Amino acid sequence: MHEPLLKYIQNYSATPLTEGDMRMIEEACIFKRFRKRQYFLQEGEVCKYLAFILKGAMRQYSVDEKGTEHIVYLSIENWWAGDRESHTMLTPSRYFIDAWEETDALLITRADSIKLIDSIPALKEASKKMDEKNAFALLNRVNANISLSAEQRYAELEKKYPEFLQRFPQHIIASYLGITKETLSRVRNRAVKK
Amino acid sequence: MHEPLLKYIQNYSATPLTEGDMRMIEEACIFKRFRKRQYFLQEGEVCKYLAFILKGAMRQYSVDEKGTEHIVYLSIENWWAGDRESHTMLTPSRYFIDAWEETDALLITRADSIKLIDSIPALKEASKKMDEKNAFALLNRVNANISLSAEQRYAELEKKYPEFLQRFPQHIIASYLGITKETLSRVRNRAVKK
DNA sequence: CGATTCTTTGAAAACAGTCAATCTGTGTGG
DNA sequence: CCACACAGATTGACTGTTTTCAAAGAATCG
Repeated sequence: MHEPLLKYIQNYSATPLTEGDMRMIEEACIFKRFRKRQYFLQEGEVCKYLAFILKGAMRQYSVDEKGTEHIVYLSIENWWAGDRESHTMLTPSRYFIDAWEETDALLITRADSIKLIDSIPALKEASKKMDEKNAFALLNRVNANISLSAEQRYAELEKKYPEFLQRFPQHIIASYLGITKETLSRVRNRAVKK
Repeated sequence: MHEPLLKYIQNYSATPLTEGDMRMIEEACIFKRFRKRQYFLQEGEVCKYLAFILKGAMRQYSVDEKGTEHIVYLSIENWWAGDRESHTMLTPSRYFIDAWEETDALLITRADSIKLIDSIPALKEASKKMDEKNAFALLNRVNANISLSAEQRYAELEKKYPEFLQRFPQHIIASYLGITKETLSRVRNRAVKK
């Protein structure tokens, strides 16, 4: 059950994991199955766990005064879900995270992840790389948001994360891009005609 | 000359810096003065250094096909400048970074920062916290970009980084917010009338 | 003072959002 | 197997916001 996570860590690290490392990691992981639309985190809560997704898909979003959802993050198999700011700073989150599909995940508490990262060099390395990658992706997204048109942003997403387009309906993708579902529909129709 | 950087590190770390630590840090730092509009990094180059700003202000921006600049980052005293992705991955940057004002900075190479972070626990801690803070701020900005109107984004910037409004002209602020200078001018006039 | 940079304003055009209606496909229960 | 409900996608007409372009007004600096 834990193999995907172990593989994932190995993938990000030059140092191999020892048998002991693996056992420690397995012991810290809590398996949890989420039903469709079940919340992993609600606004105002502290994000106690980070979730490594084994199967399924989750979305992280804020909700504005009008009740509109704005999706900041989409995660599928072999990705993490969780509000890192809330999880690290122990502050109440401004986001909701829920399962878009039925989702199996491994949950890890902050205390355990600190402990593991401190005692497993391979994990320390992997964790650092993941954080870096995450930050790079975020700056990229900021740049896309301020410099590209809706059409260009969609094209970029299509190239960068084609899985998302298979996996999530268009109104979710639209929200991720910061536009309405109607605008996305029109953008796509225009693109087809070219 | 290095005090601001040492203070900055102490500020982010519970562990105190030893005399030896400080000497190592000072030795790794290269002082450089940038004239107004002088480039620290140009598109296509690898970002060899990170810069800690002692005095002055820098901006990081991409340039689109039309030649329009889109500002992804503004840095002033006691902030860092540099394209972290390029610096870490040694890949060509898609950004320009230049000095908006005459700027004094301490430059550190990737090799030196790795060496220092590995050998100075206080710095390792500080560096981790800085990276986290940076990532949190970026997700926030993504959320603001997809969920807030131009007016709300300006209000948020005003509250969060009031120094910026003193320091940079409006067309720079507008670009940072992802709008045109004309729109920002009108947004501000409307806000005053309330 | 003159030059440059920055800010504001106006009018038109492009773009995106809203609301309501329709269309499509999927899956459920009778 | 059909009828129906439901979620998703599309379309049209309308509204509102933002951009664009051009011009003119401040402000700043040598």
